[in-house]
Amino acid sequence: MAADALSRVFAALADPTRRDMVARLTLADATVNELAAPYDISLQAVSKHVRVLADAGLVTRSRSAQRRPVHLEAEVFDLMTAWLERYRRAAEERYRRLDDVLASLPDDDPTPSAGGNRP
Amino acid sequence: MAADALSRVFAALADPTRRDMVARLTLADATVNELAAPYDISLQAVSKHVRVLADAGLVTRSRSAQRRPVHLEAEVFDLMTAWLERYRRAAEERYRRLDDVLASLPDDDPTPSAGGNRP
DNA sequence: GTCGTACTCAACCGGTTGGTTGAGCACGGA
DNA sequence: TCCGTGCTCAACCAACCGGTTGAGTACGAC
Repeated sequence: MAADALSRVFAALADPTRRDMVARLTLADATVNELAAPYDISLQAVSKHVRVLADAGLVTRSRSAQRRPVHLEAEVFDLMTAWLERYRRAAEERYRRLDDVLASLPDDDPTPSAGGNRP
Repeated sequence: MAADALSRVFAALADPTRRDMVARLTLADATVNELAAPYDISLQAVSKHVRVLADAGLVTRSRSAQRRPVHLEAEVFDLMTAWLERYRRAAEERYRRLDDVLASLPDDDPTPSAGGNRP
């Protein structure tokens, strides 16, 4: 099971509907009803999606009257950014090291598909 | 279904075993056998994990003799970073803007949801 | 050829997920 | 006090996921 925090966050964002919700929540807090409006699924399904986001720490709930507005939490993004940045940098460094190796070789590299061109 | 690229990437990284594989692949390419070594699961299961990573575009395969080394691709990290950074920044900006709003708002009713839009 | 190594494909299994419907709770307003 | 609105809980279902085992393929070595 995806017990750890990072797994829950990644899993939560693996669903396009939930990513769309997150995108809209960056603009303003919203109720479950408001969140549900654009989608062709039941309110209960939306409620479940919100719960997944909340369990991942991506959003928090409050209560004002009958409404329970959903609020996006920015902090969890930092967690992901930290993980991503760490390995992205490592991967790129390794890639750069490969350039060194290739540069020291006599032949050239006529395959643009594999590498892309990283200046 | 999670057909789009971003969903596949997030889903692939939602598994701690696969994240660990990615972490180790930042150090060096590895074969399926090498990748499988630390884990207490079958080789076939590891092979499946590698396939998920490959389908997400996180790794590529090649063939040298019987070996099919797995190579980490850095480009997909850029895709995630772009998504993340976009919404992280938006969320933080909104947080900052909240101060402004609270300072300037007297009173307001911006959500007439009960009255009009219930299809 | 035959063998060993390094995988992959296929079928299966239990648990999780995304969706449904129906019932029920919490709260404010008439 | 009852009603309507907003939301959640519970049960169910089909599909998917991570794992297994067993068989099969690709390739180099002998």
